[in-house]
Amino acid sequence: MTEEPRPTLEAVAARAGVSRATVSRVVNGDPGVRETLAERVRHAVDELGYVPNRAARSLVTRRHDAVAVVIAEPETRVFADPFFALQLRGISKELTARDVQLVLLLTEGRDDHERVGRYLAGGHVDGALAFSLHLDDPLPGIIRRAAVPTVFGGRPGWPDAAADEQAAPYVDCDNRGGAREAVRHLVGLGRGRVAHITGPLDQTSAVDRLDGYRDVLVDVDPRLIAEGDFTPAGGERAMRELLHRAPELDAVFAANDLSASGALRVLRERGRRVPDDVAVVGFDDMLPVAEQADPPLTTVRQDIEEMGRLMARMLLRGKGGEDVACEPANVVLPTALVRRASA
Amino acid sequence: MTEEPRPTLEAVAARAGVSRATVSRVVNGDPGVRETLAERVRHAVDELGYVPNRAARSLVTRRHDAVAVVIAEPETRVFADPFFALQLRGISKELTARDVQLVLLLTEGRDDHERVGRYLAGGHVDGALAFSLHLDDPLPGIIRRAAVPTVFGGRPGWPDAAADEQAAPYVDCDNRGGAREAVRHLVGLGRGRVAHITGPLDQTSAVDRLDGYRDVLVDVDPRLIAEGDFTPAGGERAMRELLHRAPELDAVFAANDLSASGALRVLRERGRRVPDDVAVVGFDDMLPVAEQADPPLTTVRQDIEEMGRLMARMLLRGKGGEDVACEPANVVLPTALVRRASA
DNA sequence: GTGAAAGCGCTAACAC
DNA sequence: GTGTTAGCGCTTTCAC
Repeated sequence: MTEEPRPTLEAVAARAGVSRATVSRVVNGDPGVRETLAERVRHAVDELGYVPNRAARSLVTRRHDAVAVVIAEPETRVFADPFFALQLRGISKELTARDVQLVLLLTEGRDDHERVGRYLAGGHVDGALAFSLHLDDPLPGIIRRAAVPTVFGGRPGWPDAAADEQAAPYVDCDNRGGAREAVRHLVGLGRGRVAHITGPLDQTSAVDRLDGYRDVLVDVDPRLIAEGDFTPAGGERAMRELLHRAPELDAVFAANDLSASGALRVLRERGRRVPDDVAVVGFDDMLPVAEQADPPLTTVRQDIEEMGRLMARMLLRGKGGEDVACEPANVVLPTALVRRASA
Repeated sequence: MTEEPRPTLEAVAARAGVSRATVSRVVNGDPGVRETLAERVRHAVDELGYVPNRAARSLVTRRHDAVAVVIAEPETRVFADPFFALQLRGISKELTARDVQLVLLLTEGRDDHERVGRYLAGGHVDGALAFSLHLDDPLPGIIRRAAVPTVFGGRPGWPDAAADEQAAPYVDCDNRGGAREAVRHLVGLGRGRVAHITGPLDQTSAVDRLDGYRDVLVDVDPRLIAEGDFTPAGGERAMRELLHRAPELDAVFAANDLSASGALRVLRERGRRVPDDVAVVGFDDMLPVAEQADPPLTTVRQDIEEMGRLMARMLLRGKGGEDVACEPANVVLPTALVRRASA
């Protein structure tokens, strides 16, 4: 579990016939080194296969070039969802480009929260990216108390999150606006009884999408709203319920593609033609789900990977150079309606 | 991106009226400290909220208490799959229990491989856990060259992986044995024309499952084998092909649950009753897929999370104490047939 | 049992 | 421009 003696700055310096300081400058891209020398140093670095010791560097710079990604996992579902995978990928790309390490913190249960808090407060990373899933999640609070720079993925559930952006900004997509667009599209198709299958209402994304639906359909018949949970099974359940309570419905806006796919299944089973009898719109544009659906799903697209990338970029604002210096501020990414066959 | 001045060993020592060395001993659980002193030190630690500086510690111990998890991502599919999520969770649990950090390395394309190689060779982590997906994946080779202790998830594709366990053992499930059990089950049901939908045959798991199928059905009619890709869409495609080439088939063993679900859809569409006309068995026992399937899927269960845990445990063998010292050796976890309605 | 002291490999003042 | 030097916070001999 320990390694071979690896070459140090000292060794490179000796090899190149310069001082350690010079090597350090070259390695760190300090421009104030004569080109001929720099060349010699780079040569020595290559020959020896020198790689800087991050621990030693951290010790003096007090930076770590590492950020923690915190994923609370109240349910298994969370992770089976391609959502996190995509966001992680975006984050990873951005961090990699800046040579920053990704330390993954998965939590499970209460004690874990404390552990994460300790780790973050311990100052082992330069910042944290966290996903706040549930309105009552204690993690955001713990993270804030750890006083480590943080960017949240998705609007956190506490009351004044929007006003709090200095402390901990978030990146989200325009859930509410996207939902509005979806519902308007259905209304524009001439549908008069547009139902909604919500997500789990302890998550801000689900709440925001419901709000968007209500923005367009003020005073909507409550029988047209059924609670789902972002899963196909939940979508099926909700669809059955809707069909039972409001058999005359002619459109459904599902809070995500997964529940839409469940709804489609039930509609097919009940012999309702889509989109002729019932038009269906989803949310997410999860390709494998939306495109494979039968019929292919009209849905609200959000760029999940981009959200991840943006989170990382915001956290590292000021690092990596070319960023314009800017105040921390929440970012809400636009959504776009993607028309396919279902509506 | 830098932190407040955090208390050091020195501060704790002053507070407790002892030397730094003593504090260090207490913090690291060295038994050779008088209990009264130790108590005083622990007190000071709590009061000051002292957390050891990992960088400083690494610098002298030459350990990092961190391991890299390398996930090559040739296709998006890979990650959308709950498989990795589960394995990651197992790994995370085990590492957390030993206070070892998880550094996530996602790769994308050729240049990334080199980057990962450099990182691993750079000696920033105590070891690596890697998933070898494809037979021709260059990553395993790169990782081995980096000379960092490694455990693979899934049998790597190189020819003599089994013999190579000293260098880099792997953890896998008994793909071949599980496949045999599945096929024997179908045969035991009296099915005489058992087809197989394979996974992508550049992955060892898919190859091994196909081999297991062939172990039971030696000299099987080649028209009964169709290549899938572990996705529902691939399963549909393969099922259609099979139905076309061998309409008389009365059973299907699909290489995973996802393709089985695609196959089920096609069978339903074609009016073949399951299991009456065609019995279906999957592989993985991915609960949300297998249980929700219609009819619920008989399948071969593997404990994915346990595989992850085991990988971590093997890598850290010797650390954390209570493990029996043992030679590195490949581990093949057993599988179990789970009977549901589809066969 | 406990403390003093010597670094681990690196960066950042500060001289030259 | 380049080298010299003083630590960063910790563990670990080695005396006591």
